[in-house]
Amino acid sequence: MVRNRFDNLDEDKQTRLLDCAADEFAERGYDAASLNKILEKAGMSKSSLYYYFEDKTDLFVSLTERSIAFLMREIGGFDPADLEADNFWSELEGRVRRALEISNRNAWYVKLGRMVLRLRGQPKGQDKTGRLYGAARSFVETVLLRGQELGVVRTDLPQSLMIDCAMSLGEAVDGWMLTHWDEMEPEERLAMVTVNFSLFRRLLEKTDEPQTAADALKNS
Amino acid sequence: MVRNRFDNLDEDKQTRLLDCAADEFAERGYDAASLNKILEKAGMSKSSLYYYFEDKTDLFVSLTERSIAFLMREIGGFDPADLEADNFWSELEGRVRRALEISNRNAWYVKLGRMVLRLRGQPKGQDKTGRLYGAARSFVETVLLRGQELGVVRTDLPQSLMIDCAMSLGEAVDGWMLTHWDEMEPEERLAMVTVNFSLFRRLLEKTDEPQTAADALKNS
DNA sequence: CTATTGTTGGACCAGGTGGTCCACATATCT
DNA sequence: AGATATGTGGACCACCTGGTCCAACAATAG
Repeated sequence: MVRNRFDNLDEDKQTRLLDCAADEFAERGYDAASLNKILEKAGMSKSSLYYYFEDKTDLFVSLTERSIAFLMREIGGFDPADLEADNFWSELEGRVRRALEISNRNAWYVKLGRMVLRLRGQPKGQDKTGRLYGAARSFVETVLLRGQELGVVRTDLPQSLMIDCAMSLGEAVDGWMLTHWDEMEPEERLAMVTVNFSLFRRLLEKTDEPQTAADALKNS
Repeated sequence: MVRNRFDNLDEDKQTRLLDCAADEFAERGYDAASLNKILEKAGMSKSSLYYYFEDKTDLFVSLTERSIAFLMREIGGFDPADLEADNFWSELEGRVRRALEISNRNAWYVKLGRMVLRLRGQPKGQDKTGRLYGAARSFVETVLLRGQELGVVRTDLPQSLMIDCAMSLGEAVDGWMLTHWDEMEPEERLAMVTVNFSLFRRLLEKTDEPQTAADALKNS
């Protein structure tokens, strides 16, 4: 983002642009998203866009960073190190629940998730989006590592596979929520958080079963 | 595919084209895949491609249909109705294992999975690819419905969500296998089938727990 | 009122996309 | 040999992409 030019723009125009961009990015993914379509929807001309942002990547990254910052502020921060064995899952679910409460007026938090999660699979190691996805990924990793430390997250899978699966599941759940968003009442959405969370738990929670076959292939 | 022209082409050229196309489609997804790159890699000119296929979609669909046909022939067919409660998971795993054994010389079976699975999320309701993805999806649905009939697959989720999650997990697992393909020995790959399969089982298997909260939202 | 700065519309660009066309080459058949 | 189908190289097309540029407009400072 170029300086703080964008901050000085009318708040209406700001949110209009950002909303349209979020829609497009969430729906089509970073690569396939079209700047021209965003501009058209937002009623802004290209020269303006490039007056406020350096390029497509900058728009995308600024958008996500703003969203995350806003979310974190509303949620009240989050440090995986604070999680303990007996509250690991419930704390996590609580955060997600609060995040969803915030975005109940508008689906943008879910869109945010979709935008970021979709970066996996985009082949280009596009510098900045790559780093953003890497950050999201290592955040997930940190949480899961903490869970393993506490003995509540399974340790029998290759780490990278477990993370891939977690994020992929996240993308699926996120996409489902987004496509069914308008069919649901706010309280239904909240109920779905519980449902969705149980899926993650099933996938990632440590069980008492042997799992010997899997243990042989822990690394890489 | 235009007539049977393509069948009359040198087998070498056939497989070269198909291989390159599979690589490109698996790596970048249908939309992002570039015909020009495929042509370049395969050393074929565009007019030839369009002599054998109607368009990009036709190439893609023909490729997947051929692959599926070949796979089914090698595997010896597969009818979900034959599955029974006591062999549901083991039969399924057996099929996957055999499929992987076939593709151990070359990753194309895994690539095939990736190609199809990746169609989810491609926004265009592109006629033919849409139908192909729809077919894959309803195949998954059929299997899962059979599992529910037998009481071994959970029934507490919205059907569409469960399918989304299953396919998404499939994509993740598939992608992981593909990126780690060369680091593994054939027998390691087979071992990973077991690991991966346990993931699906965890996610989809019916358990004895109550799950009341989830049951309230079964539909849509 | 002028000069400087901030802001925008829109023409324009190179490069890539899927797709078309046609002239030429190569086989096949009579 | 000639005529006829089968196949291919490559120029070309319209379209769309992210991105540049500049002239004109608005606002503010001196």
